[in-house]
Amino acid sequence: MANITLKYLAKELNLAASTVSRALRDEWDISPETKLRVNELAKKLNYTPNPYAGSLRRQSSQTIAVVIPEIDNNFFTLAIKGIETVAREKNYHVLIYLTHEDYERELSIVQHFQNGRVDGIIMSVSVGTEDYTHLSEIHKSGMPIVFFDRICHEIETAKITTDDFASSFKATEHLIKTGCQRIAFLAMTNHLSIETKRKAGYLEALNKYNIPVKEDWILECTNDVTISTAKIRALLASANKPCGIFTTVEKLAIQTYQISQELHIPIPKSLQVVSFSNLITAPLLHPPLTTITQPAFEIGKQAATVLFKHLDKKRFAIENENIVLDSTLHIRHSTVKL
Amino acid sequence: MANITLKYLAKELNLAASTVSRALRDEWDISPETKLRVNELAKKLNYTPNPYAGSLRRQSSQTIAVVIPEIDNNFFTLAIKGIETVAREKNYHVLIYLTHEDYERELSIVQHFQNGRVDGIIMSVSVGTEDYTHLSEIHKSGMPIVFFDRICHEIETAKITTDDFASSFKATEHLIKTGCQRIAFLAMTNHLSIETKRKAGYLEALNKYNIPVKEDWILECTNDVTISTAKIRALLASANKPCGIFTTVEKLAIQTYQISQELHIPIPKSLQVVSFSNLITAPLLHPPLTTITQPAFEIGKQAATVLFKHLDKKRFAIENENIVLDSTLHIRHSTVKL
DNA sequence: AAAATCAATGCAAACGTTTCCGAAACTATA
DNA sequence: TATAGTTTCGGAAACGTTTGCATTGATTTT
Repeated sequence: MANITLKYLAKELNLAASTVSRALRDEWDISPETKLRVNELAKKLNYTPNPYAGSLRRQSSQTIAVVIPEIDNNFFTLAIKGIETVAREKNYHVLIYLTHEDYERELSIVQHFQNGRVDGIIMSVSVGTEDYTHLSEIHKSGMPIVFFDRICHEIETAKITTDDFASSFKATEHLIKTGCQRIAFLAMTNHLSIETKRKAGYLEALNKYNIPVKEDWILECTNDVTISTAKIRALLASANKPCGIFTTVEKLAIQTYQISQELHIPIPKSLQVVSFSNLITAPLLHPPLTTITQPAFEIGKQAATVLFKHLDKKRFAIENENIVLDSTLHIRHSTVKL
Repeated sequence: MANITLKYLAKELNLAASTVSRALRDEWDISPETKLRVNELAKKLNYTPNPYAGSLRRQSSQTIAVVIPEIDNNFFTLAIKGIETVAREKNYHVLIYLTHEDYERELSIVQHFQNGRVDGIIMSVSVGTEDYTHLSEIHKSGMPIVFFDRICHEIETAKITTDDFASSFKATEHLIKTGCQRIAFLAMTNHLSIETKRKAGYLEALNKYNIPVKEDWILECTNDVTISTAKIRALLASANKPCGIFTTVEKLAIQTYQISQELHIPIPKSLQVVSFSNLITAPLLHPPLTTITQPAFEIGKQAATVLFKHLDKKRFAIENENIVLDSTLHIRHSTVKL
């Protein structure tokens, strides 16, 4: 377990530990010859520095935390992939934490970051959190945070999102133009900023075409599958059901597919469906699902990039900026009748 | 950044650092009164110990590494979820590393574990690795490893797999029983033990029913999408094409769906498809895909559990055992003609 | 009453680095 | 030749814990 250390190298070479340390990090005040000697022995003995000793001394950990609500979801999964890509480039390590959309869990996770385990945080807040003080506190204490997708406006830092309002508008407008005016809106919660933006886009589209808003068709589903499926089932079984559904997360779209199968409601004939989603199988569904897909990988890359821009040069504070990337609307058969 | 430390607590309380440390960890030789005093101040000041100082002293990091080939894949994603669940219970942290199915990357990742950054490794080897010396070396050096799914037989440790042979046998037998005898087998590589087992199950089923093996129908696809789609396209466009396809990973199943759409080959009428997969949308595909689905979450949990059984009590060496969980065959319309 | 036991705490070293400061040994300058 | 300046290295402290051992005062034993 315990391996060969700097001290050992020093002893072998008849040098001081400090000299070896400097040689290894190629500092200027070490002669080329000893650098060579040191590096050769280090390579030969397969020396790798103890990360914790270094972290303790430097007060920096070379690791970042990614805090997300769930991981069995292509959006977050691709975001992680993007983050990991740039972290690896920078020789950083990435810790993963799952909140399971639960506030308590998020709280306890975030609070544990006060001790310097990570140099920075990339996160997407869970639907369960309505109070952001844990986030603002850790941020005030000097910990760099960047948010993506599920952002927290209250905190002055970088936030990576997509054009939620515009794409939601476009999606519901698309439904309207295909002849569907009775459109339901299914979201997970209404606390999250992205959810309110998406709803705003939806409402704006209805407004533009003078379609009255029907509050019964604006469903706030929870993370609990049984509850949300019950709500959806009730919606679709009602006498005066909508002819279009706009879903804010892919999970809900999948559920409406299942329920419409169960209730024998043909899509798109009797019900059109559009959803935010990063499903690779969207084109292969029955019928192919029209989606608003977010550039998840790019989002992750961006988030990591702005974080590292700060970590590389501490004097560059993270700006309070909104970086917004474009989603794209993929029109498929779930919204166009043949 | 730098926060309130143990020393500071000690000074505030007029105690020695050692006393505070012991009080915090509730050791027996500290009086209840001072324990109370210490804990109260600690809570009031929101003290959390510096993880790196502790790790350095204890020579243990409270973190494990998960090394997997890819993350945009429900199998691995659920496995991570399982691992994270038990890690969180144990107050451990989990680092994620992606090999992208690339040997060089895996090598460099694994080699960096020689310095004690993690207390243990849970991994699934990439298709690109045919040489296992980096793994056996790190293992010989005393680092606990447990493998899951893509295991490495050469190393004497715990390996979590599923009943690959049996379920592959069952799947191809299912194809045969539905009247399809001309069955192709698509895998990613033939180095991995699971791939050879799955192939063996396939072959055994053919053998049982006296179906001659056609080598042209045993495709070794790579991780490169363009190459594998080309191979599949060639297979399906050939004059004497198979009527059934058994796919070893879901990615290949998705590709055959895409190609069969492209070539207008109706599933299951002209081509039946079965695949290992953890797609949640498998039942919603067109047509619903019959899958062998592995208990990915459970696999992750198991892997973490046996690892922690060792980490909790170092004297319990990890046994050289094969833990095999059952996959289940979900028969759907991609293999049954209506 | 002296000795031995015990409970509660303090001291200091150690974990393996990094970094400030200064010490040689040389070289160039006056 | 004395001085200043370079180059190259070593000493030692520091990062924040944990832990073996010593210490103290109190309590019990003989």
